[in-house]
Amino acid sequence: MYVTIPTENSSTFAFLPLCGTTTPQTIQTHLEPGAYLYYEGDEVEWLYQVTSGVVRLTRLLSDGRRQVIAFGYPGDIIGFPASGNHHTDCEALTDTYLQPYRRSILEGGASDPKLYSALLHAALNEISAMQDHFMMLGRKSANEKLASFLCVLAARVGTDLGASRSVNLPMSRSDIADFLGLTTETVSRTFTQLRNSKVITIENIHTVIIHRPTALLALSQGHHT
Amino acid sequence: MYVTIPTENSSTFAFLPLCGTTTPQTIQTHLEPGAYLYYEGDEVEWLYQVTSGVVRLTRLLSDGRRQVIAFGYPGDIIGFPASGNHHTDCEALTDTYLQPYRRSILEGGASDPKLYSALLHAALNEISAMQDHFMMLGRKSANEKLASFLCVLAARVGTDLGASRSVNLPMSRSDIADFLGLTTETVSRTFTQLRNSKVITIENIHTVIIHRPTALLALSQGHHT
DNA sequence: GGCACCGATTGACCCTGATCAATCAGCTTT
DNA sequence: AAAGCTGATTGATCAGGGTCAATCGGTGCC
Repeated sequence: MYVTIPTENSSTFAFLPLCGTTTPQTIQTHLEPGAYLYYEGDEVEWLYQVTSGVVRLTRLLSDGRRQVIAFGYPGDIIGFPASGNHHTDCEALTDTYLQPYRRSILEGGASDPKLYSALLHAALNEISAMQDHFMMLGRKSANEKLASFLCVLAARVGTDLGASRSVNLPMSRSDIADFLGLTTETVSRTFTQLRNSKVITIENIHTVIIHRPTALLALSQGHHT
Repeated sequence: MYVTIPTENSSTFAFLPLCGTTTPQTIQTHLEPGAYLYYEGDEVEWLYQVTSGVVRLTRLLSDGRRQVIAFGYPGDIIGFPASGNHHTDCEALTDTYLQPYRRSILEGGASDPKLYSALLHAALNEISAMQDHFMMLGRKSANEKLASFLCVLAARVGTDLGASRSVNLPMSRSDIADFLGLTTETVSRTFTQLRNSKVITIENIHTVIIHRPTALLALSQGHHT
């Protein structure tokens, strides 16, 4: 499942490896930070489940405008094809391992039904996550967007520190901006606001400590102050 | 497939009834304009394929902000569940007929594999369409958004008038606004701009004539004038 | 036919976030 | 350690689109 605004089922999809008993065991793919797994338009030969690391899925407009569609965390399935070609670029943000699956497993129901069912459910979860993301892109303010983003990441991959919570951000500010439909400047300013209001501390550029999770959640839903 | 920005495969998914040979034939559901098929949170018992008419899928924020997730046209599958509950409201915009399918067909691979495969592909197409929509919500200007919207509708359900093309808009201005992440006022002003630049004529509130389809397509991609 | 109602349009003004530009800070490199 | 590079932050200004408000116009009702 992808990073999106909080829903009650955010945490219910723990990392569930797809590998069924009948799946042909393919060796894992390894990507170093900055390496591309595929580009938009490439023919889809494989689907991948992220085993470890984080990838970024992006689309480009001809004039260079960019939209980050999703960040792929362990457990996420990436590379779902609609027409037979990839419709995003995929780049690794960290050292990443992925389990490949042949695209053909989508074609025939003849193959492993368990795997097939798992894929369908992965697709359905992705649709649900994307619907949340719509609301964020279309209807939320910069503050709400960033607060939502941090809330989801905290729930998904945050580290409990007792009262507070630590979140690692492997992506750049401009990745965050392009995910939320903002500019890097606005993302930066919004981080500063959150820091000034003591909701978060920015430990370093890739680590944020959430001191007041409930306040952040309130902000993500538009409750001011 | 849902209404989104133009892609080369927009028109390749003609109305393909899912009904496989082994599908239990259920009687079609009929909805009058304004009638709701389900609400967000309702338990999913059925999926539906739109046979005729148009429906609107919406999500609400607690403070009343609304996002139209999609408009469902004939051939579209609606009601995909992620957790077992609907995550949108669904309202008919016109007289609508839908073919219901039991939700359980998603559960067991035991049932009709053809139907199952069709559903997976419907889900994949929806993901693809939603990714286009992301770019629109996150990165496009009001002009580009409305132009994109009209282009897609024209391609999907437009009527050829020789040089120009007629598009029916069963939804209200505020539905369009909530789909594009704008306000009704901005949608209205943008329609007026398009009219003033002779790209379209507004025949009546629910009918737009596209006089210069290539100009509209150019606008949808950010090419000004 | 006249009136009321509600969505659409238009206008005036404002604000959020974009743009342009200048540091700043954490690195690598030498 | 100094220099240089790159991405992040901060500042100043601007504009696209939101907000608030008035008017228009089509539809239905009396």
